[in-house]
Amino acid sequence: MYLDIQRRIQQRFVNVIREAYGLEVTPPPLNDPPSGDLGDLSLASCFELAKQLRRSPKKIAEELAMRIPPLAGIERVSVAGAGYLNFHLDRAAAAAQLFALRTAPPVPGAAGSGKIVVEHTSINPNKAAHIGHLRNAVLGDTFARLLRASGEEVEVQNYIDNTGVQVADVVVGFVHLEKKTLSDVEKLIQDSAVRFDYSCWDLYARVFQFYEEKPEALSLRSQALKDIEEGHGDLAALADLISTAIVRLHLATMLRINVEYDLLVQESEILRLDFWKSAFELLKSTGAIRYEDSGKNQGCWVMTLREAEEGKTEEAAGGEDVKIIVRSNGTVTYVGKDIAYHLWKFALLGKDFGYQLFHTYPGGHQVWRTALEGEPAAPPCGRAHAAYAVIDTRQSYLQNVVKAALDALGFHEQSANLHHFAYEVVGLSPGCAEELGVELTAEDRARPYVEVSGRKGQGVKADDLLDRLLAKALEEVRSRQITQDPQEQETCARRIAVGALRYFLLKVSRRVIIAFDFKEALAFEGETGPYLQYTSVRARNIFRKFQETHPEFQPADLDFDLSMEQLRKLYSGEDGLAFWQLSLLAAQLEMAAQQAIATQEPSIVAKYAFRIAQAFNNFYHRYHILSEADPGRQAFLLFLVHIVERTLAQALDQMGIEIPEHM
RNA sequence: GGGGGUGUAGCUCAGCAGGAUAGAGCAUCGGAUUUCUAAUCCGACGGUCGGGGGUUCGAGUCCCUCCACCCCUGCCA
Repeated sequence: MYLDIQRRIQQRFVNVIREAYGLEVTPPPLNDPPSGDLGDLSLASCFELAKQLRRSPKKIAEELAMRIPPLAGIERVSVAGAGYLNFHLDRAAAAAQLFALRTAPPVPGAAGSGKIVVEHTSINPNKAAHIGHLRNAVLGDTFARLLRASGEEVEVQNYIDNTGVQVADVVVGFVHLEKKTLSDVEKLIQDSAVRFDYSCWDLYARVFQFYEEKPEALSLRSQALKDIEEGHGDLAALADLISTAIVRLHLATMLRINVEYDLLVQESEILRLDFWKSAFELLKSTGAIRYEDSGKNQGCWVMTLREAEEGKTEEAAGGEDVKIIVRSNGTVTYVGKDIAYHLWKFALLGKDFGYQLFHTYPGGHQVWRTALEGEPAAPPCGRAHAAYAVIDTRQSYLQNVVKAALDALGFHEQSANLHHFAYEVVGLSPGCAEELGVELTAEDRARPYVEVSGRKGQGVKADDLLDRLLAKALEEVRSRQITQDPQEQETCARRIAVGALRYFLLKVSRRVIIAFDFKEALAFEGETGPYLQYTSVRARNIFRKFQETHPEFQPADLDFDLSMEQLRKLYSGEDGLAFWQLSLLAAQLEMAAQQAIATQEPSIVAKYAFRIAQAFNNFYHRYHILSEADPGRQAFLLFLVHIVERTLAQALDQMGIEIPEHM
């Protein structure tokens, strides 16, 4: 609705400029006027036009203010300042439209532009997840939700590197340090007294210590890796056992924060179904990669990155940007496998996986996993029109290699539709690191954050953080005596804990490094998830209370109680501007969501949700609704609450944050 | 060396394709509720938008340059 009005204004402006002055202009950006009484949308284009037309901006603005109307949804156009053109919306009409929009449930799958694959999480299946993984999952999940809310068809994939070195390391640990057999490990996995992913976390650190003390042990790793890649023998069986168990635990951890997946793509199938082989043939036959028969990369297949179109002088010749795709020993690098994976994502490989049902979530949603042989009931996977890969920014170089490979193969459209959703890492504040027992130098202590090493077993485990959040939320819930029912306390605390965490990770731009700190992450006041949830609960409480005296009342029916005349009267009365500004803000959800998608920046929706919650809380204090004596005005206030409550609920849903019954 | 990112209030961060008086949260201080629950609201304090040039009617935003910090630039992933 708001977006439609914006487009109409832009279109009309372009047309009027053409008719009046014979000039062709591009659709101008619309701004927010500095204060609400000046108007709702603003154009500064007259300053620009002043030069070409050799007339004062104010004169032009005044002329345009006459020429532009009538325009659907716009009540009037005014001129302010030295030549700003301000548009005043028809408040009553816009509000009625918004009410209808917010009341009707959104329609899924309406965009119809083709499937979008969002790949996120993609944790090495060899140990427990940490906070950095939570950031990845929350960003990816929120982005997928945003796309779905805007009508896109989305498939969420989680790439499982079950044949990589990290799994091999843990295999080495179990075999050579723990002296455990396959069935020992199996028992360990079954044992509910131990947390398997936590013991792998510690074991992984011990393996690195082992390598340091005995560098010759690195041959054990290569041997394990080779066996795992080839997929036969005890080590391969052990790797499969471990990685599958860890994946199940990762899925359980992510489910705690409302993250689910559609498909797990395993590297083992990329290898065993010869996806790489096909991709290799394709790369060779098109000349995208070449064989080096001399030089430092002798015996390797490499790809040259030509990022600079032209103008690159000879001075840069020494450092030609070359990436090795196949090593001199014939094995393929990670990027090579990623190229194969992405060719499959866009259905460019001429091959497909088999799929087997891996898990059914409590809500009934299914997650499938790639397999050598599939089940007939499997859904169609892949075949993406566009793909987003949520991967931390340190891998930007490698992601560019994948994109460049698609280009080199001539798949320019797919390359353009492949997006590296890059986000910054999560470090620890120096205080937090020391709290966890990490030794710091004086230099470290002066830094805004420190990066800790997973190889040393350092870091904050996802489940530990969640447990702490949950404990604190439970304490708060109990102390406030919201409910006596332990089950309900638990549910409420869980929603608050998850809300706090997800909002904490979403509110900042993906481009900033988060210096993790327990105090900030555990905050429930100010700009936090619980603040937003509390705001929703407050709005709902008004309806709940109102229904005690009006059992028939349904918020969705409010538009029957209010005529356009009443709306007009209330929006132009004494408090009209305050009411209108709240309504206008509520109308901007779609704009915020669209912007978040376009810029791959979910924080835009988070910030938006906070703004509207703040505006509502202010409104809540200024206007007491249940004690309002005038029934017409009361109905109107309830109408406003409904609009805001629905808007906030949708925004929270897009962020994967649930609203507690009581707070 | 090359590529990328960041630099805005004491701290953590917004600032949307340049636009009207630089904004939040936290922290500090001071207020508000016999009311739809104070996980709230209002106010105060606090800023040479890293430095310097330039483009423009107008620059935190665009260009150039310098400075600081971080990441990448592996036959690891």
